[in-house]
Amino acid sequence: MEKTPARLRRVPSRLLGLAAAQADRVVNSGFAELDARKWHYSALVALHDSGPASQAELSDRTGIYRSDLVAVINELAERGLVERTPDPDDRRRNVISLTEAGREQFVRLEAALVAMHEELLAPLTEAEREQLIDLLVKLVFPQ
Amino acid sequence: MEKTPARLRRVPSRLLGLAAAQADRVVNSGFAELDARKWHYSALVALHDSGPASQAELSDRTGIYRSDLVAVINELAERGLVERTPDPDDRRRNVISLTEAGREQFVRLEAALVAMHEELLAPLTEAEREQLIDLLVKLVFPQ
DNA sequence: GCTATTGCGTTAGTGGCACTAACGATGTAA
DNA sequence: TTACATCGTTAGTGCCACTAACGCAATAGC
Repeated sequence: MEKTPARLRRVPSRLLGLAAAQADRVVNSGFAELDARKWHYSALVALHDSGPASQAELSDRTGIYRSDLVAVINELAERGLVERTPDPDDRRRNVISLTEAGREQFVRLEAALVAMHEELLAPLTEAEREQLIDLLVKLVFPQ
Repeated sequence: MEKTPARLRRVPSRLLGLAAAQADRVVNSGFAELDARKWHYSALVALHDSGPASQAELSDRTGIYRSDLVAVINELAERGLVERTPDPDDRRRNVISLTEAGREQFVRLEAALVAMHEELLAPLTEAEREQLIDLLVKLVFPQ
């Protein structure tokens, strides 16, 4: 990409794709060291900050599709980080709740993520990082 | 994603992923109407702005992997937008060059892309768009 | 001139992510 | 009770970034 035409270098959609790929590389490899991936983190955050939930509600909280969430919960349950128990009040539902191990893993992932962002955002100053986040929030969650 | 925990909403790597997905949706569907996809655009820009090139050099200019470029050139050639001719000076190489139809398609894609970005970046002011682009450039092409 | 290395285009395949379709089972409303 | 909606689940699609390995052609070192 050395000789990339100048025109191409400032195409916003392309920049977003490249930046996201870069972020994915950092985050995937960082989480992999902790036997996790980013969806695990999303689910653990949602459970930690808003308490136990059905899979449907967890999907709503995290933006992970119901269909993909099945595998995520499977993986988290295998590792003993969450528990999947049938909801007695509604037999269609599972209640997903954090275990103690899950809470510990959450703390580890949170710390790892801070380090990863330090690496990812290294070219930006603190003020620029805030700016970028604000702009992205505006873009992704408009209004 | 209504009840997404506040903590999750400002994770930079996540925001970049969401923004890129949003951009991909807009750009894929927009280019699809012109029987193209974003890689076609990248290749056409590179050929238009820097002239004919081998596939290897085109890969370098666009950031598209050599292996993926094969299909892109196939698709462009099928549509009569580029020509793939053996390089007489180096029989390992193909020289890829724009056809007249390719130049016309490039103009169409360029115009379509402007409209797509208008849609994608609608929540941002002109100044904010410039800011975002500058920050992403800094992030993606540091130094 | 021969050989080893490097570069070329190509094929095949991987894994993550976003997303759709359809299913059986269970709940809720008309 | 019949119709409809929701739940978790399975399967599958398409794009993207990336890797591995191939045969062939060119080049560099001896």
